[in-house]
Amino acid sequence: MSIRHSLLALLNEGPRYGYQLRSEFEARTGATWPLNVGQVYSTLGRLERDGLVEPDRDADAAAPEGDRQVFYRVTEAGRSEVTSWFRRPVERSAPQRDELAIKLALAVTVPGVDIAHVIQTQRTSTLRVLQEYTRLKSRTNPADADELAWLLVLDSLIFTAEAEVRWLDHCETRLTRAAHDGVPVAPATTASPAASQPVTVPGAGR
Amino acid sequence: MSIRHSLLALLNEGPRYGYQLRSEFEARTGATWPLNVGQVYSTLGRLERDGLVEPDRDADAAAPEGDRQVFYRVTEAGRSEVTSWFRRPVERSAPQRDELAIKLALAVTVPGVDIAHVIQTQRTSTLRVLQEYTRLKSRTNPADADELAWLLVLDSLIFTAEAEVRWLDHCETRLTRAAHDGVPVAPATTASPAASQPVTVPGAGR
DNA sequence: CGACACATGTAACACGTTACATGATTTG
DNA sequence: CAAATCATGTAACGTGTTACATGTGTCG
Repeated sequence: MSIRHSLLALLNEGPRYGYQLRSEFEARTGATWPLNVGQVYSTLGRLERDGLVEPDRDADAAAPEGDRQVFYRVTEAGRSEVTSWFRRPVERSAPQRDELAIKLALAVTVPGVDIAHVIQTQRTSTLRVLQEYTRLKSRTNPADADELAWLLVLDSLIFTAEAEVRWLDHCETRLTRAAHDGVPVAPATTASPAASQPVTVPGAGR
Repeated sequence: MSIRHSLLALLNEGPRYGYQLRSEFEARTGATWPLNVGQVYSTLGRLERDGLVEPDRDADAAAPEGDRQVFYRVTEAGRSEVTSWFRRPVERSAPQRDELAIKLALAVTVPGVDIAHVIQTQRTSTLRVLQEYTRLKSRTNPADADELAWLLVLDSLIFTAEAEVRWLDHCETRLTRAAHDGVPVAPATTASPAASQPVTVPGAGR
């Protein structure tokens, strides 16, 4: 859904063609989220289908001689959609599924998983990308508008990664404490029982 | 991709049927990420297609009389996939697209957007869900294994939301500084120029 | 009896991802 | 000339989301 809105926002600035949209998107978000050109075209198709953009023949004609470009412009409906997108906050009350959180949640309840190891591996990996982001950050120039955008995106990635590391530390200490208190967290490698209580899962009705 | 692995991990504990998998998934991740039952069945179908799980007639038979349940169990391939999933870190070097980061990146480069307002609206919204998470957290019981998992998930959401708020503050100050230094950030409401330089976007080749 | 939880499934659709096909233009 | 870049598009596939159809068991 974010690509759709991104393209719409870019088109809101003025007529653009597919390839150009990809360039502009990447100029603003850096190398972080490479955007496949093919997807730009299919997204444009969907936007046109939904009446948010339309081909712009005037712009096509205004382009130099051997023009192969197909320009698009936003419609009224498209313009209002962009406005409303910027006005409304990104909904975090039904957040994106976070694979790491899910993984840990399962790791602590499924037997036979070495949680400490999972946490440690993840932390190493996350710290590595964090380092990479810091390296990239030192090469940006905040005086340029596009670069400023890219810098903010980088900061976002950094803040997120740092929070992840902090959370991993937090999990570690909380699990240690729980183990100390004798909470049955992933009871070693018990040859899986369960298998024979089909009826209803206790604690399911929530 | 995370649902697929979650179901596989749950099945690794012992034979389960569709409806049960949904209950167990939600018992561990709380009300955060409700899982549509339909999706469990289609995911199970895909897992079976890929040879990671198979129907378990023994378990079906072991169930009480009027059994309508269809049990599945992991295959060898499935078991090794679970193991490898827990062993390898969640890849953050090509992170999920973050709608908020993209939105801000575009907001600072597209003219006519009130960035300060976007930031403020988002912060209010994020702070609200943060409050809700804190409220939920006070109702969990870390002595129960499932509840412990749910608690960790909640903490993850909280850490992420806090990082988001911090990032928003950070953006605010950085943008203020940039504006002070005269970087052309979203030049008010200039009646969109651009429109007529089709050739190549400057600063695109990265 | 009626409502509700349990249980399984299908169909349609959305978005995203990759690979492929096809050409024109630029540049070493 | 060859290779890279620009430019447009299509086809196939994957996951995820919702809505719908269908039926059983239980409980007030």
